Amino acid sequence: MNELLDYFKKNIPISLEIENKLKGIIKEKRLIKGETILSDNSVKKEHVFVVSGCLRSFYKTENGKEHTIQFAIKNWWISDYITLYTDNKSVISIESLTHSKVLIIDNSKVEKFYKEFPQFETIQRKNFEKRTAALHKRILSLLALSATEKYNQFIKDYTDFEKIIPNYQIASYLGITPQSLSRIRKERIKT
Amino acid sequence: MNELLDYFKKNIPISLEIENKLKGIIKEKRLIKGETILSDNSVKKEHVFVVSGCLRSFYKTENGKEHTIQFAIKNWWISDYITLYTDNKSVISIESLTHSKVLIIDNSKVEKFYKEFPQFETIQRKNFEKRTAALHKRILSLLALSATEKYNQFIKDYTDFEKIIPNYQIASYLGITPQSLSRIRKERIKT
DNA sequence: TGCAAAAATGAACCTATGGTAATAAATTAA
DNA sequence: TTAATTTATTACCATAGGTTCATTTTTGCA
Repeated sequence: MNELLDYFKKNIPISLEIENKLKGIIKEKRLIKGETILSDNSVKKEHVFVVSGCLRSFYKTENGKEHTIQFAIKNWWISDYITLYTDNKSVISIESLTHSKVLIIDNSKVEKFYKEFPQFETIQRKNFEKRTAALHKRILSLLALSATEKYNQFIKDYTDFEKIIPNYQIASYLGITPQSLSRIRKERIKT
Repeated sequence: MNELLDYFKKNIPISLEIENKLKGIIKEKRLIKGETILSDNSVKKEHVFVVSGCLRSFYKTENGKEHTIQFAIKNWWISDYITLYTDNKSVISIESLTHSKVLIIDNSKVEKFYKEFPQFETIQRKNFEKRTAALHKRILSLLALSATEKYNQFIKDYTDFEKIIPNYQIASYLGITPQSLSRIRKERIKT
């Protein structure tokens, strides 16, 4: 809870009034490794803020293949953004890769909050700006880079938590098979 | 100009004051086919609104390969979102695929506008929501779909202007070669 | 209208990455 | 600590899609 307040306080002053209102709409949740919050076919429109630990969102195809959309650690937001922002039914799951603590906020509450305290809408708008740039970069990598190049970039961009994440999930984030990633890792060691 | 006003009026009432302020910050520009607005290495932080015609943004590698990030027609926004929202120097170009008319707004002016008229920040926030969902969908397609599946989806999603866009650019949007796309198109006709 | 340039297709060949399966290593649970 | 389970590696074959280069078709403009 305080982690999120600190997160906001980096941007704007938080009055006691706001603080209390925020506390009223936030659900705190502890997750064990492997636990799933939002899962496939749910229709919950929720924002998830990571206080500690590491989570990921992914899509699972009919034939069981997983495709990782996002990883998130401390102070990151993660959600099923397709369900959150469209009327599509959910195809995304979010699972915890470690013990972790998250804060969950219902989107309808968020909407009201924007109206009441427009300064939060500004924070959110700026977040969107950063994320939009990041998503465009991701698309560019997926379009333009080879498997090896994508992996190198991943290592560079995610140094912080690359070690926490199992390789098969990194592979699924890069759009390659675990076997392929293993091959690449072998080559890297050589040189 | 009026096209953009109409676009906004779908969401909020536009007073004469706002209308005039808007007119003050918008540059109108006509483009001929093949003309480039934002190009590689520019540092302009600009929003582009398409009034008529069709544009695309793309990244060109050192060895001359193009990777299309986005297409845009009437009433769409297009920009180099990486330059716009980070401090990275631009690697993206935006070119016009047809004769077209666009409105260009400097990002610094947009920022001021949000402050002065918060209702525009709300519009923008909602735009971001829709776009975020779309970008996530795009990433999912790139991760999970075969070349053929991506093409089928493209045809479905972009029926409106699929015909305007040359196949080699569609290929570069899907992350495949023109030859590959040609192969796929041949197969489609069969069945 | 006709010709140059651009785009699309086609065919032959190649390679990066996928699929499968078996083994080994590491992690978890009991 | 050991057994069970999950993850990573390896090897070998298969294939989707890339590469190259030639040909046809379309487009644009003089």
